[in-house]
Amino acid sequence: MPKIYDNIENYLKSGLITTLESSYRADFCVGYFNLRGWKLLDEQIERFSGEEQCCRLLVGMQRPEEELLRTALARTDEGLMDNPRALALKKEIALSFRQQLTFGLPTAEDEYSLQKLKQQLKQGKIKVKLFLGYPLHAKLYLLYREDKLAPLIAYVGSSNLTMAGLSGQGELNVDVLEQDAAQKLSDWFDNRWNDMWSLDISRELVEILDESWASEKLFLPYYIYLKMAYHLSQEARSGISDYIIPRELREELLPFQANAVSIAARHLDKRGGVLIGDVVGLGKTLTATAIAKLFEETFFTETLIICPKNLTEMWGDYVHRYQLRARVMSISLINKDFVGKTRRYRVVIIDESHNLRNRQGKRYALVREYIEKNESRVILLTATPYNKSYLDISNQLRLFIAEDKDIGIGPERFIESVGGSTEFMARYQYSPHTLLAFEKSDFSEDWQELLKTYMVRRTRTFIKNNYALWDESRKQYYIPFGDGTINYFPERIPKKVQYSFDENDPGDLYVKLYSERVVDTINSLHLARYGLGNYLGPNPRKKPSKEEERIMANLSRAGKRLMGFCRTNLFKRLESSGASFLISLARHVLRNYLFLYALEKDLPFPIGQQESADMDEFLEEDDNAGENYGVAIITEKDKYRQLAEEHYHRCQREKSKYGWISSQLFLPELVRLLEEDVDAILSIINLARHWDPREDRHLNALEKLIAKTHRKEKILVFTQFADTARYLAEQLRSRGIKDLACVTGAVDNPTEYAYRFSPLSNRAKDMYDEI
DNA sequence: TCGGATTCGTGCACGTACCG
DNA sequence: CGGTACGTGCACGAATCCGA
Repeated sequence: MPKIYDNIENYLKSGLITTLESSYRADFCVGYFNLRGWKLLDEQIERFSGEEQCCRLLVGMQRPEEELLRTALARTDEGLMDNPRALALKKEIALSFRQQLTFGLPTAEDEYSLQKLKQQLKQGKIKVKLFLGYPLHAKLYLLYREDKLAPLIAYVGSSNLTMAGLSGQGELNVDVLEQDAAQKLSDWFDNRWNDMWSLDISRELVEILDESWASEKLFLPYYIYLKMAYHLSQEARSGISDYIIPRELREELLPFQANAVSIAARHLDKRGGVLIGDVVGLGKTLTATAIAKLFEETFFTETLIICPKNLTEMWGDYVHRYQLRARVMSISLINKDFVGKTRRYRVVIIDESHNLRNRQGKRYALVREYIEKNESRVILLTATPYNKSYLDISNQLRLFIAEDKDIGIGPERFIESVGGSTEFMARYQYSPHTLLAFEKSDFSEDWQELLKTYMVRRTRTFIKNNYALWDESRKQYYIPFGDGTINYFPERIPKKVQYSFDENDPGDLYVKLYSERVVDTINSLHLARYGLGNYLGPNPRKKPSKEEERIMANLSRAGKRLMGFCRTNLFKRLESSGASFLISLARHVLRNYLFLYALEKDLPFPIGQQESADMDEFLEEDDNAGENYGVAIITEKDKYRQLAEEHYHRCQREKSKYGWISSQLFLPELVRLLEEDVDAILSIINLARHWDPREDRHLNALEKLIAKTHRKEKILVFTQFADTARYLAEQLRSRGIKDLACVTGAVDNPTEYAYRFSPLSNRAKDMYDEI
């Protein structure tokens, strides 16, 4: 009784494998074969010893080549088929086998199987012939065994030598155990195998496999480079094809922005987060909006946008304009209730994410907790992924990646430097493929590698080189916008403003301040107030209270460093502007007198930062206010003393702001040091006592730049200090430059000024008429 | 228990922002 | 508007952790 193999109850695959186990050779006649099918049986064939004891594979017709064969055969009918032609045809058809064999994705396993097939062809364990006589659709499997009773077993039916044929449904085969019948089938096979138009293509197949990617041959480095480039760019390419830009934004986005959206969307989808690090002005906001919108449409997500206070309005506009389902939240509103009270948003955009680079920060902890709890995907936006250390990067990434999560890459350069990954594991006890591992590395290469995996960053130069067009007449690059307008790439030309500086000119205010004497004086300041721990008396006249003991402990912990801090700050102010520098000096004197006053009267010291704003109230009480000289610095000690007394009482009124510690606990030496500092600082102030802004060369050079050189242009002036900004604004205004605004932290709505400055690009054209 | 590595916590000046 | 809180600048000793 023959057994039916329909791949439902009995799999032809299993039947063949079982029988092959006891066989020493086999003959297959099929219409089609591929690698997947071959792979099912290749282990059994591997056992054959080769030569006569092999697998003879007669391929009747491959479907894709049907047409080719037909025309070839037609020629035979016309008597045109001859040996050279048949050989050429053979080669041609053999080539088509490559596609047939390698159909599907090239996995490492496939590659191995192909190599094995090649080996078997070379060793003669399998011989392949192509039957060109006529279209042959037969499917026959003949297995020769050592068995006495049934040395020959045949399977006849519909199954090709493919995965589907051997194990897929829809086939029908029977085994033929009856030896007489089996022998007839064997003769039938031999007839065709030895037909004159049965051409051996084993050798050609080996050649083809040699040329394919499954080859063991060595390749030119260039090919390997190309292959790597292909694989490395896989993400970018599939990003571009897989994620569809939302309709509302398709028109708005420039090509390079759309590109960023696709790539970033892929990162966001596959890795749970992405860092968009485009430099300023490339439209991070729009890009992020598009990604959020894309996710909204694809995954029905809602978005939480966390941004600095001054950007909430802008984000609000974007949300409204593109109808994003999103909530905008100022980062400073994140407090302890945030995690519990905020509902679940599956996408979180963090604008200016470098604000959350400090893991110690409370907001950092809360945002991270929220993201973890809600499994939100995170879009980080920042033009400066790191400020002071590489750790800034990993801290931001840690918002959505657990520190010990395997991220698939490691700090290779660092691992190498410690002597390999085994050594690394031994030393640090965690996987080298984690953020923790990266945090150990100081090599920039490692961090670049990490950033490549999570960041989309394009510089202006990159955009210019890859997306911009060249305007020959203007000699300038431009980008065509969707609405047909053309935007030229602004040229950025760093220039230095030269202004005369004569170190012998007694009239130049900066000559005095930039002198070695000033630097030396500042460097030799005792700054005793900033290292109070050093001046605690060993045998205090009175026993310190519990609270005082705590303060004392803290004071001794803060060492000399603070003094260095203080010094650096003074130099920074001096660099910014002489005016700011002088103001800082005056504050210093006042603070010193505050302590001197306390020592004199045996009153406790206020420990903690002194409000500079409070002090300025006193300092600005000067009579020159009405005139345009701006800065009037007090130089009389008595005046300071008097102000310090008032300030002390103010501190007393705001008692809770400070820690209070008895001045009796300190060495008398402190008085001398504070007074010496006062003298030194006053000597500097006296140098520039008559700070006449008209003589300020910095300011004069700036005025020239604004009023003459760039008279018709819009100008932004940046400074680190509010004092400098106020000084400049005041002075420039007094010199007749009317269209100007001073924006500092004290200003209510900085965005409004930004709109005023650049109404067009902010679509605020109608809001303000003029600067 | 030792010692090397790592983390913590602190001081003040300046700036920003929210809450009631 | 006053009160409050946070973050940045940073280096060093103390505390803690970890393995031998």
